[in-house]
Amino acid sequence: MGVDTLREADDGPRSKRAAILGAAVEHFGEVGFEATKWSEIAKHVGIGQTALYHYFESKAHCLLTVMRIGLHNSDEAFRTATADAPSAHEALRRAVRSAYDISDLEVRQNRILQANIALLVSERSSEREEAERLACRELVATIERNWTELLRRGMDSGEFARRDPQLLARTLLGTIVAVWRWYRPGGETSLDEICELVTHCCVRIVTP
Amino acid sequence: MGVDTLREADDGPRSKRAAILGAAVEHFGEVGFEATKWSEIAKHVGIGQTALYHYFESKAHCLLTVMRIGLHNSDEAFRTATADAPSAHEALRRAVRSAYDISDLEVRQNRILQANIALLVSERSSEREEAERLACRELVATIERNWTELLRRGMDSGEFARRDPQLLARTLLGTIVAVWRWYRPGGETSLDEICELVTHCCVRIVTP
DNA sequence: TTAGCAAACTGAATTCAGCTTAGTTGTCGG
DNA sequence: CCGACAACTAAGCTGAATTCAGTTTGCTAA
Repeated sequence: MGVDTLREADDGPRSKRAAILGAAVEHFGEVGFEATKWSEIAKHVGIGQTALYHYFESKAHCLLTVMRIGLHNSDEAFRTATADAPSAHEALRRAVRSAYDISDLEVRQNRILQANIALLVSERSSEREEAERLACRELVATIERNWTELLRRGMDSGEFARRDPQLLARTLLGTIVAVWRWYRPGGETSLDEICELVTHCCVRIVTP
Repeated sequence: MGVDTLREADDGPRSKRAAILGAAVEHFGEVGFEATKWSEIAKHVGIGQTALYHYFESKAHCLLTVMRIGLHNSDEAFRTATADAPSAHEALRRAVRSAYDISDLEVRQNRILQANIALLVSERSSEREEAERLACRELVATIERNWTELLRRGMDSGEFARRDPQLLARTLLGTIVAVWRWYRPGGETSLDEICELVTHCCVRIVTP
């Protein structure tokens, strides 16, 4: 998965939008949103600082766009992975796998998402920022619903122990995404190891 | 637990340090670190903006101090709770309980901690900030060790299934603290409910 | 070929929150 | 009463984000 994953429908052939988003993922992911200078991203892409405002209303607008794309990918990955699982149990395993079967770029996106999730809480003053924020919230809600439904199906079929499905979904999701706070590609722990353990944890939690 | 919990050893009788920390917890916790104006905190405490610099080297120094105190409390709470547990199993239950048996002030502190944990990764240029950062890192490591040791003891006694104790500790901790990203006092879900579910999850995960 | 036009871009100026400086007030032990 | 030091302030500095007032580039249609 390269930077072209970040190209979206409505940008022309000369557009540097995708390149900006790529640089943003790199910088925001490595040094953090606040610590990266907006002008650094411009330099990295090879344009003047103010050209950024041709594509994004603000630095925060860019961040929210990165977050929205990341959330969208997660949602898609979940759907594809669980689409025709033979059982709720298998769907759960595939869902967890889909969360960790990702590129380094997506790892950074997830790290950015976790680090800045609080940004989604309160209203933004600018219109385009607010639009992205609401899109993000909608996607977060959708992802939570995906998991809630997966759990509910398992409970209805008797595969999973009965529990408040929404609260349980939040807890499992929390367990899965908490990893992005400390995981680094090339570090001591591999994603495979993590995936194996987290899968085990999720299965143990829901099994009656 | 009031603001006086934030009073530390070496501040005089007229000191507004604790008051500043209290206001900081409130503001950083409610609207976020970046979104709160440093001057707002001064106004809230009833001093001029520049008086803040008598107590803290910077806004970030204040944040790091808040984080350090929060981490210290968590560490203490864990130790007190698990001190003379009759079994690893019971220690685990008490440890989880201690994580959720906290005041609203501490809930905010935990939220702040989770939202700004990335701040602990990279070196700070100022000396006092760096000192607080290192203290925070040390406390994070200590807390992780506490949990790792708890798990290891349980594995050694045969109460818990054998697993990489450190990775498992991180995972359990992740599950426990992920809550602070969405929990709000007075919201739909109570801390008691959460505590009950998370305890259940942790127990299920470690049980052989 | 070229006029027109929109996307892409720029340098200079502005804003504003965090921070610095230089100096003032208040309290307390000796 | 006085020196010392904690507590504080007004005025000004700094730098990163943003706005402004344009300029360049490349495509399309006459």
